[in-house]
Amino acid sequence: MSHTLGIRQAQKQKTRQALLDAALGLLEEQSLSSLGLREVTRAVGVAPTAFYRHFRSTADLGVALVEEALGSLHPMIRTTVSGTGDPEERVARAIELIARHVDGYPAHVRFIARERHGGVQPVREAIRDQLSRFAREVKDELAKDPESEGWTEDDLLMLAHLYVDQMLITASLFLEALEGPEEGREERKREVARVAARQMRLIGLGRHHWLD
Amino acid sequence: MSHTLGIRQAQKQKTRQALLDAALGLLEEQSLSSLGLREVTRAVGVAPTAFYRHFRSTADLGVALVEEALGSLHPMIRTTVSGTGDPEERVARAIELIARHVDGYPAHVRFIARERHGGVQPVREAIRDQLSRFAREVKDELAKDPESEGWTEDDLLMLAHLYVDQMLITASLFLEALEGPEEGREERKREVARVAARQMRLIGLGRHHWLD
DNA sequence: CCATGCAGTTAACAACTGTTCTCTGGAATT
DNA sequence: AATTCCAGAGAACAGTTGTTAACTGCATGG
Repeated sequence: MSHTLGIRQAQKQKTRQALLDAALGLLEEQSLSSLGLREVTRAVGVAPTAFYRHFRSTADLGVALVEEALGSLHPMIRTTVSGTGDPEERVARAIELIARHVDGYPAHVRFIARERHGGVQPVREAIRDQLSRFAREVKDELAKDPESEGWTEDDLLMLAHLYVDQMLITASLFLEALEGPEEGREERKREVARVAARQMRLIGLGRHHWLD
Repeated sequence: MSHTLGIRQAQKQKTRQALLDAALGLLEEQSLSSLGLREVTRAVGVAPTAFYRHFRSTADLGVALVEEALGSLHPMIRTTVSGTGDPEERVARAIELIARHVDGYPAHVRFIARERHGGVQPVREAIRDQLSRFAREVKDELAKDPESEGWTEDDLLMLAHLYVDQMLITASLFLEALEGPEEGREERKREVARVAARQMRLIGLGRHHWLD
């Protein structure tokens, strides 16, 4: 179904991706609101004016980065929440998945955590929308669970938001563990996983007794 | 005990405070990493070089803002967690307190939420330290509760962190509710309070059944 | 009362920013 | 084969930035 792009469009997308990659790199030590367009083009090796062929502004680029960072994550979320096995094992599996994602895409995770409450409104909104989508998807998945019998839609959604926020906090903690020196990094990661697992377990307990 | 400052020191502190206030205002629509020193001095009405008499850099000013925003909050935290009454009422009281704080100091709350994962390392660290202090204080307060009998220190601390993070999320949501148009603002705030209360209640349930 | 200290000023610097306009070379279309 | 299109280059713009140096005037301490 995918129509092969012409040489022209292919080259354009390549530069566009290079701009996104360079920006993501530069954003490891600053916020989007201080990211300059010239800074990005310099890092890529193109003229400043080339930027305008792809984005209206750095805020616009930021919105594109949100799509890149979160857009492809929806299938993963679904499979994380659902799945079989005893609760303890499911929690461990979910946290392991988060840890792997942070390991694989640390810059994306950092970007989302940073700009979720950052200084650029359109980007904040884009992230909020994506996270709301996540919450709704988690809710739908929770609804299938036999444990959710008797739950209102409203209560399921509030639990889903709790889970999503908790995932983000955990991801951010894994990132911090990654940031320090190599020495003891694995241990720091294990400690984060340990605490996160117990928090998830406690939330799971609250869920179990919700209808009492 | 407080020694009356000389005219000189008093005037200095006054400009210093003016710089902090102006910065906090400017930070409502951008992040600290893009805040310029000239921008701040211009807003206050002093020469750019005057800035250096008070702060080494905008990052340094940011650290001072963390102290201002969170330093005076410790007594409040303690009384929020402790206190008597049935659980339902305590939850409602805690959320009411958060709502009031956000109403009274929206710029401070925004600053903390924004810079907690922001682009300026020393500021992130300062916030992390303060929040860790909060968590330890909450833990100490939880330890006094009869419900905490049989809990390990470790488990109490993980619960405390859960509470602190939850408070921050709730505060940030109240802030969002405040940001839109006047129309329906009260309703948005009530909705935030409603969801937050149920999440706190669920966590409280998990806490109650932790030792099962 | 006089000398010192120091908060804030003034002026100047090189470097940087976003944005506009004009141009070019090669892919795409006819 | 001739024409159109368009991603990217180049140069120039006015305005901004952080930092330095030398200054001024006034509160302070001897």
